[in-house]
Amino acid sequence: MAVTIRDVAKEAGVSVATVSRVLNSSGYVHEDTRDAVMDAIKRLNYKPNEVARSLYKKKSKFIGLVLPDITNPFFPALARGVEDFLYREGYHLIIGNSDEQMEKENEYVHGFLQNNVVGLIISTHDIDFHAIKTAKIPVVLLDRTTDEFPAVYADQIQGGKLAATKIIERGCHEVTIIRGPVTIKPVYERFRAAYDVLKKNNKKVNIIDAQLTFESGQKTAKELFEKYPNTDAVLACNDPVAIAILNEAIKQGRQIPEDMQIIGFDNISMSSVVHPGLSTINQPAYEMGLKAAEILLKQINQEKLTKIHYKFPVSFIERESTRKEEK
Amino acid sequence: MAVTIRDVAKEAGVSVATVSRVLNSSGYVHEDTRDAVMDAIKRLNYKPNEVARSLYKKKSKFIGLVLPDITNPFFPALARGVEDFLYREGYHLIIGNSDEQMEKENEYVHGFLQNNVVGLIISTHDIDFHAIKTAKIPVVLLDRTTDEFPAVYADQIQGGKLAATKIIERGCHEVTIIRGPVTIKPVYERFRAAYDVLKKNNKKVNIIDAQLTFESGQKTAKELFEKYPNTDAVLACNDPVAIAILNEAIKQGRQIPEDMQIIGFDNISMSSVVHPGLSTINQPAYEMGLKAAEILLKQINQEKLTKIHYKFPVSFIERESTRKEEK
DNA sequence: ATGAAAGCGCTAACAT
DNA sequence: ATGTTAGCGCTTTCAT
Repeated sequence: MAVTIRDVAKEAGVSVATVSRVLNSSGYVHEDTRDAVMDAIKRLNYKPNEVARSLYKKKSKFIGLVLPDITNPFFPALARGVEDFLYREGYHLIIGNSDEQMEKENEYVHGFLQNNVVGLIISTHDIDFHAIKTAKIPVVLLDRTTDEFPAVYADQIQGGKLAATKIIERGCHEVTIIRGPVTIKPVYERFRAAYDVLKKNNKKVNIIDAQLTFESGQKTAKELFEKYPNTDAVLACNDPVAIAILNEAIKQGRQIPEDMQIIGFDNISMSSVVHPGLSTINQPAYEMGLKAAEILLKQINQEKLTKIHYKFPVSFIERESTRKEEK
Repeated sequence: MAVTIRDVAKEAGVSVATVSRVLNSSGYVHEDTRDAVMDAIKRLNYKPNEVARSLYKKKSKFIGLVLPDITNPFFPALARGVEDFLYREGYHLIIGNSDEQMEKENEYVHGFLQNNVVGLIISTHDIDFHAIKTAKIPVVLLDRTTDEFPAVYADQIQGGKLAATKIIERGCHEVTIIRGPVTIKPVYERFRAAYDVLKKNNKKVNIIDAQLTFESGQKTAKELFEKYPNTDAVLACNDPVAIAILNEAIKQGRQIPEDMQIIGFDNISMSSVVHPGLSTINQPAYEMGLKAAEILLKQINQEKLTKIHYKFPVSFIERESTRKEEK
């Protein structure tokens, strides 16, 4: 139905090989015939079938991205960075939401592989790395790390330390950490780093577990005020949770930051816009996405990577949920 | 490199046709040989090459989704709905962010088409409908409408009316509408419907233009308080903008909802969690995504659609940014 | 500089 | 019930 390379060949009065040559600017082709072919392509509005190309070359223009949940505001920023870079280079992004479930993660990876994706960006763990290795396709881990693969991530340890340090500087006696799932490595790391700093400074610290969603934050907030009513500082595992707690605190009539300070993690765009503004640790998500795409394409194009791990610094963004004047 | 159907055939001591038959459960194949083939497949860990399949059948397992910006919290919910449905049916989602730019929209559509996507879900306008029609591939519009294609969308007119009606019921004298880009149809419709109701009720109404982002909302808020300081009710084009305004109002010391009421649009999950909670018009984004995927697959499977347009009702979600007690 | 033809991995006639 | 083979649309030797 669609117009194929044969049609173009016929229209231009040449062979398909010649058309292919001009398409790929490979081999020799006379200027005149080249022009004739181009003309025919224009006239027929021909677009090469990427599937046929992919089959022959065993290389597609698809990149697979598997992430936990696009609904968590941290990830759209990441994904957007990836997508923007890919778009410029003519690649397409296939997305899979794994919900951190190993089974889904692997199904996505296998599905992507079957479709000749040329590269994988992975923002989730428990991946079937064996399958990836045997497929020998470039991979970059995003927001996660392993020694075995190139990775782009933000410095979680620095982030955790920063949060703890800042909250200590601003004064606190009893801090409650809302810890995310310990199975998620970056989330665990930021927790651990913060916890250690707090302990080293002889602070009383409580731990409450939560998921990474607003909804979980809301539930957790109730638990927080019941179990640890004397908390005067909270370090949340991410911004959605922090915002939920902020909200609940105000509902309960607490003054923020006077009665209680809060620091989040991620710096999603919402955080600047809630009231009071949320102090948080900024992760440069968009830039990380960009970089991940960049080094993935480098690998795809056989370029050597200057390094394997790209650790982005994080920074403390101070808004109204902490006391600016240091104590 | 990878194991192909030939390898399986050899391993099982049959022809490739037989293997293909068991793979597709088409044609006759003896139970015993069937088992032998299955065994071989297991042993070799064979996975069919979807690209080759796609080339022959001219059908892939890919669905293209083009949306304005995954970074706008309304769209991840939509995308997640689409993806969840697709995943269950073994399809994969390719995503493109168009930023409402016609050029990007079309590049995506063409790119997707070249890769044999079997269906398209489109949440943006200015699409090259001609290309889609000649490609003869199923399409569903999501959050947008045209008579020519199946569409899944929420009732914007009802939404606009609802917002206006509720704000009137709750009492107001001068309402300012933050109107989104008039080029985006659903956004324009909700504006228009609200405006008409307000006018019919002889309210004084001001209009300010904004984009659909938090950042734009923040700028707009400043304009709002300068130009229309007597505003006692605002209807925002979407929740991010509404939240930005809420925030700015509080910063300026206004009591919400006493001094000023605000109603948003979308009901993104953040809206329940800011303080005061944002009253808004709920669009069932996730369900809409699910439905769009469902009717797309129906078309792909040659099933007849019982109807072309799936209009979802919206609802008013009342939180603290409006005065509950009717006046 | 150009063409003929093989082949990428698969499916679907068509034979047997 | 199973095998042989053509062909999906393209790229790439290998001839010429």
